[in-house]
Amino acid sequence: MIDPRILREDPDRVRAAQAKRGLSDEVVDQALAADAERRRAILDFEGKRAEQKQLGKLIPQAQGDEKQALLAQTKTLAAEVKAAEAAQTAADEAWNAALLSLPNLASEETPEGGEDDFVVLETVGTPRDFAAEGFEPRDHIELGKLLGAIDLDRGAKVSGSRFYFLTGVGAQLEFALINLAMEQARNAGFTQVIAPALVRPRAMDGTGFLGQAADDVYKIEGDDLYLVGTSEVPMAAYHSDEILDGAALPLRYASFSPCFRKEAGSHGKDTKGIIRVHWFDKVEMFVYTTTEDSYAEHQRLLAWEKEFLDSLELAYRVIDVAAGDLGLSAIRKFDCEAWIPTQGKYRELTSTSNCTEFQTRRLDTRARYDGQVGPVATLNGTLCAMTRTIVAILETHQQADGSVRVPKALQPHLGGLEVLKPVGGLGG
RNA sequence: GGAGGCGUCGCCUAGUCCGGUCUAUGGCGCCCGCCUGCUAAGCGGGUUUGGGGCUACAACCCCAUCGAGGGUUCAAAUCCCUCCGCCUCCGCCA
Repeated sequence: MIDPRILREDPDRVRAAQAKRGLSDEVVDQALAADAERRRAILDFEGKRAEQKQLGKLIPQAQGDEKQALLAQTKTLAAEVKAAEAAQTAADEAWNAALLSLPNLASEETPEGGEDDFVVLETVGTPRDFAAEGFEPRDHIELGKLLGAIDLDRGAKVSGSRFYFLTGVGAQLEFALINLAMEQARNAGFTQVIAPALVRPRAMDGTGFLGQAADDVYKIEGDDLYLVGTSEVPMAAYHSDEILDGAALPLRYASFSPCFRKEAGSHGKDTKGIIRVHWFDKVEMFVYTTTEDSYAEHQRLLAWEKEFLDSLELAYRVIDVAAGDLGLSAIRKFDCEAWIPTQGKYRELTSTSNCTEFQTRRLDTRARYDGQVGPVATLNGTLCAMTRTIVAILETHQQADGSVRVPKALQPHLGGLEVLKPVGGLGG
């Protein structure tokens, strides 16, 4: 939810923001009308309610006819109060609905336009030239099979399409990545968290995922619970209904959780392998800080993401995502896209968003600054999404014989293993 | 899953049976002031959050807020219903 004051005092700014995302500004006028009606209704209700309270105080002392008269009077007033309250509630709901439907106001620096209008900020490392090395790179599906690391057939058998088993070195690789990511996070001062992957509607809605992204969310039948698509969801709701100590900010969390995505609307895209799956595990950075500090913190999150990719010796680029592709909550988003050799493309591995006060206003998280209660900003950033990172590592560091070189930083977490070697037989 | 208990303005707590003088008691902590070489003690005052009015986004006034939401009533912390959370015991389980 955006700051209601901006909507009231500078509606043109909101109209411009809607345009930048390619959305209608109709809702702005609806919101302003609802606000005017809401204030009128509040005035009406509160006036009547105050009168009712005054009269009510006289009743216990009154006697006989006087008392009967008062009772009759307050009885009609009570009905009016009830009606006025209903009107106020309705106006309030209209105002809230309008406010909740507005996405966050994209940053001035965010490029205008849709999915293809991103700006490349930086390219790091050089994609390997397999032609020059004299061999055709294998894709991660083939490598996963050779190494006994990824079992897609059995994933499909047991759970359906877009599922997999990580086996042997594949499973070890995930544990190693988790440990490496958590180690980096801990050294940077993050608090490590293992978060619940099932949440109530409040958490899902508060983070903006029941809006335009609702189709992508799994709902548990028979219970009022959702499977999270990222631990951003439980971590944003972690401090809901709390007033934090402003002096303790920033609060930095590195949260591990499985992530579940229906991938509705992506039929036909990335149908093979583990690039796009219904479930994967992820270590996510999540930060609570002040709005003023959020812009600098966003850069820090990006820097930590790059540090992690650097440690895996991957080639990647950083893009500034365009306004139309931001999602409800973010004002700005940077994606780090790693080079995937067999696709000849950069693919998103990590993503960091500055959500400013959008989520905390919905989830009622604030902080006390020198005695004053004020807003808090949230940011999130991927430290390591297991499946895509495994794809990038296998494809990038593969060797002609089908083995895969282990990046230095990862070796201590794999018991010193320097090369993943093809296994015979069992893989199937 | 079954049975029972509980949820009060940072923390603890009075009030809930028998609805109205509860503008919610007291203590601790915290803040301001007084006093005192300093500190401590003592004394006085203040201390939930959200919204509205008026405005300088001050002061002030008003409304809501006793886990949440409904209901009964002229009137609800107090009575009724639903939900949420916590605790104890039993069952089951990792």
